[in-house]
Amino acid sequence: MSDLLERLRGRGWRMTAQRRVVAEVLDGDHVHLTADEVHARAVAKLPEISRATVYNTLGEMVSLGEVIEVATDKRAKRYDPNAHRPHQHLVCARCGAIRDVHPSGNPLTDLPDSERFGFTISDVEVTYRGVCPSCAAA
Amino acid sequence: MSDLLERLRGRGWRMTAQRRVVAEVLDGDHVHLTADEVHARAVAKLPEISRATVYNTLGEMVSLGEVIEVATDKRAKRYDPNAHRPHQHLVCARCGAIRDVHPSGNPLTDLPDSERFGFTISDVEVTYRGVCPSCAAA
DNA sequence: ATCCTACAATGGACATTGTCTAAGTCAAGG
DNA sequence: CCTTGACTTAGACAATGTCCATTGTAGGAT
Repeated sequence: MSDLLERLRGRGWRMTAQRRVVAEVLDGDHVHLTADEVHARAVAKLPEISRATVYNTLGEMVSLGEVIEVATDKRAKRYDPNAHRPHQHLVCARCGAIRDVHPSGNPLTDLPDSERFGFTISDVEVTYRGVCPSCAAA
Repeated sequence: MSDLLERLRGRGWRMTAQRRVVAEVLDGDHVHLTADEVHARAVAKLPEISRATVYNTLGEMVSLGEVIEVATDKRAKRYDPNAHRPHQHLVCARCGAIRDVHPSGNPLTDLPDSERFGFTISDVEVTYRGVCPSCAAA
């Protein structure tokens, strides 16, 4: 299923081989790749694609709201195509494995008005950190 | 107010002019500087301090648990000396202003066992994003 | 079917952030 | 006040991201 591709096409996006490949790489619900990982996989399908194009395309997908930029990794941004359902992330502090998780309750409502300092809050990003079973066993 | 400095000294840290300056720059409860900002301010007090020393010193403070590394900014890591009281961050999407906030409830308990995938969770980082009053007015 | 044109892709330079190393310097105990 | 091991330094290097001038092309117009 190329949901992402379909949604992008539906928005009147000009479709090119490069954009198609990037969308294909990102397809799926539990993918959290860095820009360079996306580039590496894209090159496997379309050898002449340039790094700049991958960065541009990812940036555009984020602007369109079809892909989420996550900061679970303090080094590089990661791109998550699971934009249609709110979720948070659970990260292994040792190996970096990432899982999508769904906390009970809405974190947004946990912030009382007195703690909002007049901000108009639109979004919340939650990252749980711990050690995954594989790393704990090792 | 030089709590941070005192705590570090109490841990048997070898005290040097450079470490003192970095601690002074970080002093306070609502400071969220990037490594380069810390370096810039440190240079103002001690012109010959090197970038590597600032990075090393910040890293050591984080290891000692006296300073927290936060990923509110997707570009550079920020360093938060307010390590003694749990808190989260509220970030303006336009100007980047950062406030410490204290959500009601403990975000850790919001994650049901069924959503933990066997991970041993030790920490949670929450970043609220929105627009601050100044930026909303402009 | 072909042509136009605005938008997209390219690649390489540049910018930012962070890490490493070899050599020099210094805090603090003896 | 000497010694020593930890600390600092400068600068090279690495990783990630951005920019720009040039070239290519998707898709509507003819």
